[in-house]
Amino acid sequence: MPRPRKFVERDVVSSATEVFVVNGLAATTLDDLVRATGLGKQSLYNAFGGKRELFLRALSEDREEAARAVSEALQHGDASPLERIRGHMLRMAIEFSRADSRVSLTTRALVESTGDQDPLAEVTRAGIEDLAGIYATCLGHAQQSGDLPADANLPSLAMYFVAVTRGMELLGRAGVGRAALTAVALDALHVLPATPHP
Amino acid sequence: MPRPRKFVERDVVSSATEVFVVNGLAATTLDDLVRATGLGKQSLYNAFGGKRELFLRALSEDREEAARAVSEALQHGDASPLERIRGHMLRMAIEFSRADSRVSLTTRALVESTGDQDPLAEVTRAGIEDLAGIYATCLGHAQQSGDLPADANLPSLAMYFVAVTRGMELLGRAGVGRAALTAVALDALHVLPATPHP
DNA sequence: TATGTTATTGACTGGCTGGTCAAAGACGTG
DNA sequence: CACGTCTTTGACCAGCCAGTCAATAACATA
Repeated sequence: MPRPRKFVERDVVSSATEVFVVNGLAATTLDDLVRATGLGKQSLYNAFGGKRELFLRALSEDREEAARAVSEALQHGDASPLERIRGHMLRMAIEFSRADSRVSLTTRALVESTGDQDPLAEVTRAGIEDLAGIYATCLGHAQQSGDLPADANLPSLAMYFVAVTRGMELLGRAGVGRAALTAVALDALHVLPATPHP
Repeated sequence: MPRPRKFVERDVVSSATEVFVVNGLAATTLDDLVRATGLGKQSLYNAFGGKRELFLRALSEDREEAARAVSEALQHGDASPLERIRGHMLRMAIEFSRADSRVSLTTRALVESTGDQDPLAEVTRAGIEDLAGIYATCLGHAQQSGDLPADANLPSLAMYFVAVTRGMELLGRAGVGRAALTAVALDALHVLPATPHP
């Protein structure tokens, strides 16, 4: 019976994400969002609740997608777990060194969050844990197949990779080029035992 | 002959820095700055030129001080160069895991900068280069004393440490605790040859 | 085709934004 | 003690901000 919506929520969030990724939360105006999404102000409010809420929504989807992407990269393919991590790090180096590279919404949220109980901070924390978990799983597989010593500290190593990728992201944004970032990634991989290379 | 200023520039910049570190550039209002510095709006304009310019000034000083601090940590003391890096990384882990830890102005500027020719981005880039240079110098000393292989890629390793510290900073802001961050630092140090430990 | 329900539209608002202006004030010099 | 210079002060402004409201439109059902 009710009047149906003209828009698809996912598309709106995705348009909003683009704006947020470029401008961040504080510097994005409601008008920017209206323009980017094509919706009227009121419709945005009805559907999402406000600028911050919409950002939160965008952040959640972004983090889910990021997790999915990393998970994909580390779990599939016929390479060994360690080789998959290696490949992933090298791909990240290329990705982050793209000239128009922007910082992820997660990193943005971290920086723009105010205080620890800020929902932004909480979602971000969860995102970090997620990522670390994915790395840990992959490293666990490496351990099972004997590529990683049995006494390796999985959670710590996993968090280490999260840290390195976050750092590479920032460096890429700072204009560090592809070669340099790739070298960083290769250095970072030295904490892992060398994998026999085909 | 002219009327003398009532304030000391350095103090004003330092007060402004505190505000910027907490709120970032976009979310800080001129009024915040007026309140924090005690100056009137017009005085701020006379002396610095505007919000963005003041931020830029704060950023420059912040980055100089950061460079000085790292430089201090990596060049002095009777420990070997590699041990100094080790100590520095562990101190960073503790620093970044403080509950009220905030992200540095440099990182903030990186995230809030718009485009590559933004002065914010340029200063930040210079800051990164500085830091990397300091690490490289220290690593060079390690190389000279034979603690690091002669074929080690100094610039790359240096940039690697910058990346890791940046990542640790973000993780600390995300609430990763002291123990976890210390473990990350120790993992990161595994790219260096083990130093004989007294 | 009438109705109930929700979506959309566009005008509106009060407060805040960064930034400016003109007048008054403070000082060292001559 | 008067003058020139720079600083300070506080009032001022136009534009923009997030968010609201009331009126209108679109649909599914009955």
